[in-house]
Amino acid sequence: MPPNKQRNHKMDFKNLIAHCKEYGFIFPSSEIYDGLSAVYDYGPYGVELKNNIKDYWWKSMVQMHENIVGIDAAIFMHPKTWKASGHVDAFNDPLVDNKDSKKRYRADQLIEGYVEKIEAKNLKDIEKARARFGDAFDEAHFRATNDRIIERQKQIDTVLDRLAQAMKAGDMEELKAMVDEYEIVCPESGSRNWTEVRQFNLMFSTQLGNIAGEEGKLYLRPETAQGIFVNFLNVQKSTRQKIPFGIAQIGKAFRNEIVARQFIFRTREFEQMEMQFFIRPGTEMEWYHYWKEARLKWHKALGTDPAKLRFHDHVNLAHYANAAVDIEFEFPFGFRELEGIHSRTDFDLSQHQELSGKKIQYFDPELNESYVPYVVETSIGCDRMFLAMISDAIREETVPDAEGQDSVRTVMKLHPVLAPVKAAVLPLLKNKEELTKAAMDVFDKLKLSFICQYDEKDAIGRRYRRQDAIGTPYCITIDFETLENNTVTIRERDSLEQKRVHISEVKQHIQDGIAMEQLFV
RNA sequence: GCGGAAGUAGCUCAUUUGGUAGAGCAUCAGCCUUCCAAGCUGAGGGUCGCGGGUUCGAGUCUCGUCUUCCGCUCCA
Repeated sequence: MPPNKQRNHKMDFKNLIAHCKEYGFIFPSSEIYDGLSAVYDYGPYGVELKNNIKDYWWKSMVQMHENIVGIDAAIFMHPKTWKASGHVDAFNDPLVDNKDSKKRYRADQLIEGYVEKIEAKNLKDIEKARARFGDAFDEAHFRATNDRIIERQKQIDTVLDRLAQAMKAGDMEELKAMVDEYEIVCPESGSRNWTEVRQFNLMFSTQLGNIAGEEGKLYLRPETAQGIFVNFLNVQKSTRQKIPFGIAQIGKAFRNEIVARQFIFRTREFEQMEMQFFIRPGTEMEWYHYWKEARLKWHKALGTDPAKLRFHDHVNLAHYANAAVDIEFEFPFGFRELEGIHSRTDFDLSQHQELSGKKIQYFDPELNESYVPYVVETSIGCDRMFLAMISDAIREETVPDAEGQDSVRTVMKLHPVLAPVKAAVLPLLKNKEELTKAAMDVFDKLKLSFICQYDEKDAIGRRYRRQDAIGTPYCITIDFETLENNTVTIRERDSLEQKRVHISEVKQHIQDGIAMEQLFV
């Protein structure tokens, strides 16, 4: 690469992580005790950036939609919540690895697959018999009298019974014994070289004191959505919302991931920004597409490189969905899911209705009937959004130094709305009291409106670079001309251009640059 | 979980065949500085990830352990 050419270096992932730590964005958790795997703390600039992301999301949902309201439900919920949501069953898997193919399977599914094979043989015999006897064929009678089928059915019943008991008891050894006994092979490698069956519970459990037995067991929520669903009636009645309407929530969720990796991309404790939109059944595709486009627009408004954003349709749908799409972002390690938009049907509300015994329905005056609303969900990982913004913004640039020679600057080109520090106030020299005093005056005024920094240490160029490294969009410099006519220079982070403006206009200038309104037009 | 790499100052790294740790930047104090990093003087800061072993002697060799990073599957 020619040395004098302007260039943008994409920072590698390792450097990005180092930068996040060095400049107070993200620290490894409990570092003085050797760290805690895949847990991270947000530092002084990290928490500002994260709060700004949350603020943008919240305003775009709650403030910009008169039919979306927010809640903040607790992390602890009644244990039945997770029975209803399907998490107790779906998040509680007996897993077994095949040592040859390195593939991981659910042991119960392997055993069920074995049962299906036996049943397939029965069906084959039944079809043969049907062909032989024609219209006179009575399947029930055939099943009850044919020796081979009776024998196989007995076998099936035994296996299923054993499986049910083992699953109920959480007996992993029994499951392993079954896999061995029935000589179940890996569909991939065809081998029977299995590891032990181990139980992976994806939900964190804890206990509520002073309650005996099973009742005392609680889960930390694995998603915030259920806090919204169980409050559907409370919110709808107290705010008199009419369908369609939405409920938004930002909060922590916890999943005991088997492997947590890639910095803050996949962590066991994470923050979600979820909005559940309640609609009339039959209109779900219309709203699904509406939110799909609305959410992509939200991302693009931040000036994120459009080439790094794309949709990815789900082929295999989760148990609760009838349509699902991801918004993927190109992280330093490739395109990964950043946000999900799911058409959840009436699965969740119906489940809660059934398990709670409470009627969870909405009376639609236009149709003059009651129904369980359908739901379209938008769910974005806050930490993932943070990582997306950091990795999109950070770069190493070659810019001219004082002598016009090449020098490297590390700059975070965050959208000013998201920038942790909005402005830095810098006296040109620190050993001239007139300058430092004038600068302090400007700083004291600006700090009433924005997160600002005052810095007088080191040469002015170095101070600019320090602000570039944390993404501060504006640097206000107080020089000797300030003392004469009350003007200062405002240096813009991305263009490096300086404008001279009157002190009385500085606040408005910054205000215009960081205003969230610009993202909503 | 399996395979590969690595852990030395706040950061980036050095310490040649084992002889009880250094540099640059950063930090702090002072001097100097009229707009885009690296001016001068001085100071503080390290149980060389942790534990065991070999050795007169281990940052260096060996074993274990922990942590992190990079690949393989699901999720926000």
